[in-house]
Amino acid sequence: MKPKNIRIKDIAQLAGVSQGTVDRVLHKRGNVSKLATEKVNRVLAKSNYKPNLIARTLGNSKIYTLAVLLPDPQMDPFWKQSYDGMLSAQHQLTQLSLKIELENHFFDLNSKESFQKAALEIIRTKPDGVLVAPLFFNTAISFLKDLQQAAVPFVFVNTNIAESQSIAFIGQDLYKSGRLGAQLLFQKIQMANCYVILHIDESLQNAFHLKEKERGFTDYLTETGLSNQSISITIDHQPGKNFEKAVAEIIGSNQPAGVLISTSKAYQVAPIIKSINPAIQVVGYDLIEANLNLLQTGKIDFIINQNPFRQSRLGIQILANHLFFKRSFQSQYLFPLEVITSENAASYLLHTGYSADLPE
Amino acid sequence: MKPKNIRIKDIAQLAGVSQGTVDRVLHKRGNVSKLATEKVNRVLAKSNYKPNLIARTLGNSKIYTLAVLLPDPQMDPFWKQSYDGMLSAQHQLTQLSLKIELENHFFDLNSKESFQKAALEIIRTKPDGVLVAPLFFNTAISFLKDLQQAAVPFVFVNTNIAESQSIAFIGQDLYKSGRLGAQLLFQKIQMANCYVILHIDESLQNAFHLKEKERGFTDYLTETGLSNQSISITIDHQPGKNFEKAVAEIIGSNQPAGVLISTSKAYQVAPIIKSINPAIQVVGYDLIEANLNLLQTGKIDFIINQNPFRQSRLGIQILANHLFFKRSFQSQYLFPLEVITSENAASYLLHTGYSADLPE
DNA sequence: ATTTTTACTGTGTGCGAGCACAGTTATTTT
DNA sequence: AAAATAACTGTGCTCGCACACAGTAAAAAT
Repeated sequence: MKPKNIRIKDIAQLAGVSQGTVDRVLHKRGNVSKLATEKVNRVLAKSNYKPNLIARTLGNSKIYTLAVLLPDPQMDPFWKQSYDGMLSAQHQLTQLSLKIELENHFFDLNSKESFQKAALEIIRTKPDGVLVAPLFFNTAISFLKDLQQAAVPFVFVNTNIAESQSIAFIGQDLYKSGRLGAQLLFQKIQMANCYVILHIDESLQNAFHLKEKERGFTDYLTETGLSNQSISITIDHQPGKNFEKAVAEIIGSNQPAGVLISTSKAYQVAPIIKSINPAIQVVGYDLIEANLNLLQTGKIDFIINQNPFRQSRLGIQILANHLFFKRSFQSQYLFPLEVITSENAASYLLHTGYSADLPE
Repeated sequence: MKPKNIRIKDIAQLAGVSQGTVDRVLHKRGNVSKLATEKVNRVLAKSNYKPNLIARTLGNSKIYTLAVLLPDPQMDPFWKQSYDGMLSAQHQLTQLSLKIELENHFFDLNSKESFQKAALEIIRTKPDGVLVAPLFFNTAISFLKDLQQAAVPFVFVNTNIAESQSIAFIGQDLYKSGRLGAQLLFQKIQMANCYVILHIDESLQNAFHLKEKERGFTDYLTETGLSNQSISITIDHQPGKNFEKAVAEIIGSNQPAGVLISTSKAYQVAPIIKSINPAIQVVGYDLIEANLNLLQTGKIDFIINQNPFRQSRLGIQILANHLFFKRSFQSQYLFPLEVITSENAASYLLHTGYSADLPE
């Protein structure tokens, strides 16, 4: 009647060996005779044994150190949210008496060198796991090779590097994100002359990000046939040049029906765009405060949210599961493309903090 | 150096009593002298003791029975998703060797009597906890009183009954949902003569739901001043009457710029509406397959998603936490108002299954 | 033939909390 | 004053797994 769980003890009994032997077989520790191995495996095969993960962690009071290779949260509110998600995961694990230590290795978003430096730092400290936003492809590659050599498990957030054996990637489908951006721009105005996708302060490191989003953006245009022109513009803050003026000129000269800003920096251009022509649709990324304010005042029409909080929380949780429970999961977690308007923004702000995703 | 966790053992030592005594104080089991109680409490006060939840559950191999009072998943795809969320929670708990049994008590959405009957059934079986969608206010009230009498903890999903001492409510802010619906309708067409909020097959049990959404809907209209008329229409499937024809007549005679369907039944009317005039905006609720198909073909413009899967999964998790870990949480979990378009729908479908929210 | 090595196997303890039960006082009853 | 009861306190076992260590048997070396 009772669906009693089968334990190592039971398997030992059924196989006619000791618990120690079963344990050795299960963990492939060797030093087991062929005969015994076979007996155990036979029982194992038809018993559907599932280790009790709770019991497993009880004895393990080890404090795992997880290195975090992330853009400096102080420098960018988006990455601040990301980091907060990690702290949230840590908090929850602590509640369960599972101790992890987060070892911060922050780098400068605009400096490949600082990424490199932080990465070397991590190799030196030999953490038990690494959560990394591998924004600089080339630099990341060799770092990841080192990690793999040292058998340190790592998880990607935000950016994937398919060539590496990460235990998981957590992020969004950028192509679809670009398509969604285009679709949202088309809500108010349908047929139009020209639409713009605007990249701000993005030199090379995010090249792949931008290209994917752009591809989605233009594909949507082409498929729907709603516009005959999409323009991709990159604009940077340059010393000696007036950024606002530069933006105004570009928008003024192109007169687009809508602008998709490919990063979280919509707040830097939305007021300028709307002051030129309030009818120009503006869609940006990420629910950071500056964007949120403009969303409420109508200077931004839609925000596509990545939920960095949940993404990186999940990242830590996956690593923790890997280490504490020796569980592994699907390797790709594509987050929903969240559409935020002035009317549902508040509901997303409430939402971030409350839950703890344990991957299954 | 090591942030070693403080254990019952340590407290016992510090207080100069045995572990048993500390345990009795912690659990208020009585049979402790005033002196000992005080000694323990003194140590407890400054030691910030947090029980090890993992160790706690290890010894407890009890299988908790959770009763589920829900509309029959077979009869409604929305509630199917809800039920799947519960199964997902159960699955995850099983992985951790925490056993719960879901005792299904399904009722007919349209029958107060079946709700009543299922509720009585639950009282009889005396479960360890109850997850309930209390759609019928009056009938629920007395049932909930009985539960409280029997000290059975219960959680609400979808609908809240603030008068009852549930350990949690999980749902959405309906007022804001109505506002959002109105906002989405206004994306394409701004100023317009008339907007309609349409209730299908909703007699009385959902009165509160509908009223709240309607209130949000009309408030948004008034505030923005974008329309001078919002019409609330209720339409039912009546034997002997042609439903499609009735819908067509109503839409045809009112010629609204947009229609918000207040339930998940948008699929029943969207094709009719669009065939009358494709320019009429249609916004519906819930990511069920029928709606999804119409979203892809442009017969529905936006869907507002409630994520019943995650809602009810969280509900089970809260109950499990309550029972296994004796943890309690905030009592209200308002879910984000998810905006779904044809371009981001797929990303939401991927998303449902992968994560396990453990409330904090 | 005895020792050493290798190959294997079983026992035992700890992890932290919960609870049953035995054990020890103090208080009341006879 | 002895016995009975009540009031309290401490010990010890359990949960399931992991790992250390002790122990045994067979094979190899001396």
